[in-house]
Amino acid sequence: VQIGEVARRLDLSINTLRHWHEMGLAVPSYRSPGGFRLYTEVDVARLAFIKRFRPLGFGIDEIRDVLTTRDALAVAQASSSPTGALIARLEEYIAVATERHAAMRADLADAEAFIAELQFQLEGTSNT
Amino acid sequence: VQIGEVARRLDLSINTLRHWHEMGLAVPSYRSPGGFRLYTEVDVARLAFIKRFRPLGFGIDEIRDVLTTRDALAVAQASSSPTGALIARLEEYIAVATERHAAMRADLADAEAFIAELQFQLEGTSNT
DNA sequence: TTGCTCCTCACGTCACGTGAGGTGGC
DNA sequence: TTGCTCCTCACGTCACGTGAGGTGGC
Repeated sequence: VQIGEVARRLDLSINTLRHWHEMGLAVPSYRSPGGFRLYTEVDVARLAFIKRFRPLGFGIDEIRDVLTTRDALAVAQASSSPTGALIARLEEYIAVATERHAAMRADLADAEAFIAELQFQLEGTSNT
Repeated sequence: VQIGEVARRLDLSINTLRHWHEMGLAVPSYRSPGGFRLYTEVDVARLAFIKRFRPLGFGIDEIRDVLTTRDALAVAQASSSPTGALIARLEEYIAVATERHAAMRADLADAEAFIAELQFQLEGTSNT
């Protein structure tokens, strides 16, 4: 599927998808003979994953590392290789993500209070 | 009060305060003879206001406009000038802020689901 | 005099956005 | 052939961050 449709489905800009490609964060599996980026459904799932990770304030390099770690873990499990280090790393990311999540909740509450405050100021207002 | 203490109290970086000054978003009321920025408590209150507005995704120019509008409204009320246009403008901002707030809630929920998912993947894991 | 705080350039960074000029593919 | 989609540079932008080199003020 072409970049435009992916962008529409995931509500991301085409430029964002191209940027993620350049950064090696989400590389489309194929190219058409004419050079068009072609994404598989697996690629799209990866993009959806990234899209949900983003609001937590992670940088592109970090997200790529999370995905790489997760994939390496799957491979290690399949080949019965040691997974301890990989798991520890993912747990680290989960801990950080949980922290950021808490910070987001705080910001959200602040914003809510803020909006209420602004509205209150308006209500105490007499029009001319 | 000096920039460093303000930064500590509001948990903002000194660079951020300087940047907001340069952009005309939050100008300290005084300078020491030596050129140090000196903020009054009113200045600090303004900064706190801005800090809460930020997470809603407003740009510096927009925030400045909100503050300018709010101040103009106060002046207009004091002098019994027409306030209709100013109120409409603030209501516009409140509406946008409410939208962004809803978007934040959605992102937060997504992030929450995302963390749970990652954790679930880890639990289904056997160590070596 | 020491030490900590603050100052102003000036350039860097991160995640894209925005044309410019050109081609793919039904 | 028309039209819509996509391509690659290359430069712009937004909100700061990061030194470099120097001074304020108790």
